[in-house]
Amino acid sequence: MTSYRTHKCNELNLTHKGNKIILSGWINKKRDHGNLLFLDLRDNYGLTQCVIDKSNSIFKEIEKIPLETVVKIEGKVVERSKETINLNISTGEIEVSINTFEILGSTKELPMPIFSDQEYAEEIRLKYRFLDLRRKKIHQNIILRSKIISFIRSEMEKLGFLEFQTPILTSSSPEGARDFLVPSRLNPGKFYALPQAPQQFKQLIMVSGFDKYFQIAPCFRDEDARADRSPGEFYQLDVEMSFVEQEDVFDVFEKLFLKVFTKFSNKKILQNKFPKITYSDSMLKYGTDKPDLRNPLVISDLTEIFHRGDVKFDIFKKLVKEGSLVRCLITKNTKDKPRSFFDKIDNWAKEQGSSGLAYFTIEKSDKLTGKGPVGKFFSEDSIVEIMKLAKAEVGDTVFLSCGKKNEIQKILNMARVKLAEELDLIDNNCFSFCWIVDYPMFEKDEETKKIKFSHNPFSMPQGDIKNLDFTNPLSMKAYQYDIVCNGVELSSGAIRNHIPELMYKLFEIAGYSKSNVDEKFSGMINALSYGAPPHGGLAPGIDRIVMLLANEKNIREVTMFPMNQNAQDLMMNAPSNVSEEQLKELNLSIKKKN
RNA sequence: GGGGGUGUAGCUCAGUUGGUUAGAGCACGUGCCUGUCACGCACGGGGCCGAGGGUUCGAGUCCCUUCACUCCCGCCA
Repeated sequence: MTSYRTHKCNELNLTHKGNKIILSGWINKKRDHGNLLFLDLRDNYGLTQCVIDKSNSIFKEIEKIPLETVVKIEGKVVERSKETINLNISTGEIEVSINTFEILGSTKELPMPIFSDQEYAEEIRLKYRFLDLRRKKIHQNIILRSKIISFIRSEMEKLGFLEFQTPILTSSSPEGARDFLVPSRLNPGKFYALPQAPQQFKQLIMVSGFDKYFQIAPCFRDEDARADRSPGEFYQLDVEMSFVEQEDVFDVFEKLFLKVFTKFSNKKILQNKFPKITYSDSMLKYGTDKPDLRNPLVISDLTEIFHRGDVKFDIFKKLVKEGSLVRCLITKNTKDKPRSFFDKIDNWAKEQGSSGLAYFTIEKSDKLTGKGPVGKFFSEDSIVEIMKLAKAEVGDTVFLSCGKKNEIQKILNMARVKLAEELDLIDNNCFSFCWIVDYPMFEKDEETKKIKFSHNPFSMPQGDIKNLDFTNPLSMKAYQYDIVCNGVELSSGAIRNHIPELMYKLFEIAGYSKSNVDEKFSGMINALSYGAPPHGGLAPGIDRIVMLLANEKNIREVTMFPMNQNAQDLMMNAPSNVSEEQLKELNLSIKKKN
């Protein structure tokens, strides 16, 4: 109890009948009957209906107060008559008969209504975020976020993990995303970088002997935004453990995710033990390394079919001869779909920048035939073979894409999602997790043709560490893994390479000399030379976990003060110009742009 | 860096093949109304039709340029 309130706006019920009380909050809604006024008062906790009529001398005055004004109300708790009970709110059995009121905070005309479920332009929402956050749905999302983080923190502590903070001003590293740089005043011409993740620090914590670490860690990456990716900054549940193998890490996180997702959602979790899919399988079957396993559609490779003499699909055959692949998606029992359905998919594929999707439906009268624009190119024998390879049946439709591996993976990944949406195949009432494992250690940069780390340079390669074969680096796999839920990449992680000689060797393959490594990763490489334990970890994105649990499609809906797509904070006006003095102090000058 | 969508009253939106004075709901203002909970009724104020240029007798509508917001590709070890 304070001088502002004796109760909160969700608290009053019949047990308070007759009590004199004080409430403070925002005027959510008024219903003015002329001689009788209902006023819904709102605070963080709930709503209370207050009522006043013309017999009170302040009636005319209170009638005029605009919505969203902050007021203090003194009055008496009154039982509502049976017909006027409102079961939608916790205080619906009573109302407060207003005695006096005081305006605590007045309001200008609102740029956006608070009491409404309408959607609003992003620009207004972000500029007036403090108003947007008063709205019920997003207010609840932010509270949910707080509860989830708090729950995770206590679960991690129960599991014996210690929470540590790591530096925000650190050094730029050559791998990974674009860094945010911070000029150093005391070291003119030099820059700090904001951490893309506390990757090196958490490994150093392991070398320091702390055994189990976690942190709700801010991460900064200067890359372009997406619906599920905030520009600039986001939070990870950063975790690292000593003396563990991949399965030990999986064990901890499967338990944690099951607990978190059961506690904060009613949706069904499809697997208690998350399936493991190798990276190469995932790229073949789903065209992506973050497959949505709620989607039953699977990609199959049909390239071999186009070497057959009894297949007359000459355009594809020519491309296959030149090294292209053909892969397909099968939709079950779509023989009766109208022509417009198939045209729509084909047009959509063309809009995505592909050459479209060829398709035919498998039919059977006295023999098997392909119905549709390209059906006539396939003999009965070849259709039998396709049915075998793609697990297709009579009545199913085969959608074909031909091209370079990267291209068809991309388009079939998108087509898989598009077809599932069109056919309504995805059950939105469940969560489907999986691990993606066995990432390649290296990959070839298509532009520079050079070999680079495909994921994380600190990952441990698979195989007999003492006798690793470095002659074919592109075939090396790493103990590197991702966890995916409903097609959202929640995190990546790895068992780390804690052996300095091996680290130098791997960096050499990626084009870094020993002295280069010593300079760029000095903290890490030096530490590994003084008795480093085997260790590994994971770092799930907090924002994305909350997004899934709040059933939101955009990360701004679970972020309190997000930036817009151009990485601007419209409310605080960031980024902004700075004074000449500030620049001078930092030894910086701004190049004029013409 | 590239592609798509959107931009009309404070907010959400409608606005026909180019044709009089650009509309509705909510919000705001005035009046009526004592049981509403999306209260109701009547009246009213409020518009550089994102900005600039062009075509035309005439542009919210057609063309060009540009800006803002957003979604996607690239990028994100």
